[in-house]
Amino acid sequence: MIEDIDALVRKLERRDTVSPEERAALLAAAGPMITFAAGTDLVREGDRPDRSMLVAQGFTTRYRLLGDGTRQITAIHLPGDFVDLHSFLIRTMDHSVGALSACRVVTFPHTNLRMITERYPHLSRMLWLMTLLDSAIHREWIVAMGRRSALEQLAHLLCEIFTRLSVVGLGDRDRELILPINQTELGDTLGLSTVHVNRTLQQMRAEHLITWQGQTVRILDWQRLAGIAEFDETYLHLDAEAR
Amino acid sequence: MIEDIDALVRKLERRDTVSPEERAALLAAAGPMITFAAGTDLVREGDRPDRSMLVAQGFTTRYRLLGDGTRQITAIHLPGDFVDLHSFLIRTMDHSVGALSACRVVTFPHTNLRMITERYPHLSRMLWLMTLLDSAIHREWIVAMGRRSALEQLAHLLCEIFTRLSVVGLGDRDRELILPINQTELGDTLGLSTVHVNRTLQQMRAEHLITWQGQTVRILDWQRLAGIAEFDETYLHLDAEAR
DNA sequence: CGTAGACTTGACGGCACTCAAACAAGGTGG
DNA sequence: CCACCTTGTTTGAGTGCCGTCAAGTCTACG
Repeated sequence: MIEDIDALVRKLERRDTVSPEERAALLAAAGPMITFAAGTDLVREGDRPDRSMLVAQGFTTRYRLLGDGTRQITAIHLPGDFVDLHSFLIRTMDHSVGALSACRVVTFPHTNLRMITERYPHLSRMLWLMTLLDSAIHREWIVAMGRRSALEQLAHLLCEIFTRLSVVGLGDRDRELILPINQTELGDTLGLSTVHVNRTLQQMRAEHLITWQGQTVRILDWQRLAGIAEFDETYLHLDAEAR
Repeated sequence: MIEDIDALVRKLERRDTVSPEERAALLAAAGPMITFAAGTDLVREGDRPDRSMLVAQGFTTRYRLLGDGTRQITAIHLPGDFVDLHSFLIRTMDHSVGALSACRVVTFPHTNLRMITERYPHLSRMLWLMTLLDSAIHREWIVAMGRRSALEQLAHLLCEIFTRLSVVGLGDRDRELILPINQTELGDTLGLSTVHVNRTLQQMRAEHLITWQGQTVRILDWQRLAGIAEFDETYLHLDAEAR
């Protein structure tokens, strides 16, 4: 179990200090572990969960379905991310969460989270911070969707995911990563059509920015990719300081 | 001063119960009040504020400037909204906040906010909830930018702002409101060009959905506007329940 | 009455969408 | 072990929403 919250602890320690007591409190707050198959939903819009889920392994997305059947993905979550920590206070889910790959999650009953807010103010602030990071990423996506071209937007997403993976120790020195996300899902994330995602990927390959075969993505030229994306990791707030 | 946090209290009471002690604690946490002229910045990207600001009067936006000089607005804030509550934990601003109109804000020194998290767990959860609502709105904007047409997106924004104004007692029975936002700013919000915003507004007028002259906006046909936008206020979480 | 800011209009172009079909690859069952 | 199917990727043709550029109009205000 301790290793299941390891990614979260890494994520926290990148921003602040986690005391042994806090780590123990987190562990104590954890409930049963659950696994989900790729393509299944962890929670659905309209649900009122009584626990929040922390990704220990696998990739998940938050998404909304629209009346005409189209889908928009509003967030991608990696190990160390809570997918619905907000449901602790928001109560009713206003979107669904799906598994991009097979996943293992640790559940945190809301009663336990509530107890943390009653007894561990600093740990509570760190959990609050986790939702604030989600918010900062949302804003960055809004900027990308509103003002960046398809190429720039895709480049930005890749830079972001690679950086976030590195934070939890899943980044590769060769900048090669396993992304269990297909072109349709990529389109639903970027607000683009599958066809246009395909053409944009081909352009990135033609310019030797990346290779992408199956689920294996390799970033060939980080400098240029980050330049195209105007990627600035400030919004991920990677500095450890007392919160 | 009490009336300056009135909109916030209304916003909170729409979602939960605010005890007299909590209200007093909020008041006690408030620092000096500041006014800003239209067009000025309340905080800038890169700043490390030592206080958060609550809008008492006026309209503000959060925005980012890009390398090519374009701008993307990521949030619009009304009276009762904190514009940078997240700076309490995030520390470094990753975007700027500007005044759309003349504004009056109440400042909350971070040390006081920290004290609230140490002594008033329930009030802390409500403040956390305020940032979670921002997050939910961000997600809704992502959905709109990714999957809605200019007309639908604009309709959605109007429905959202009208609903949010109503929550803090600023909604008009005739669905008429004062929006101090011009077409350029609207474009920066929706990720559209000024020209296209203009044409979309004309379409809405031609279809008798709204009138918009100067800063006076009137929604003529709420049902149809909400229908076009697929507006569903669930994401604003307007139900009072214990959090 | 002149000027600045906001709004409006027209012409034109391009990025990205839709529709449709072909191609590739992995898994499955007979 | 190989048809067959499913899922994902790729390509082409045609279209359209929205952007850019440029100019003109309106309004408020000093």
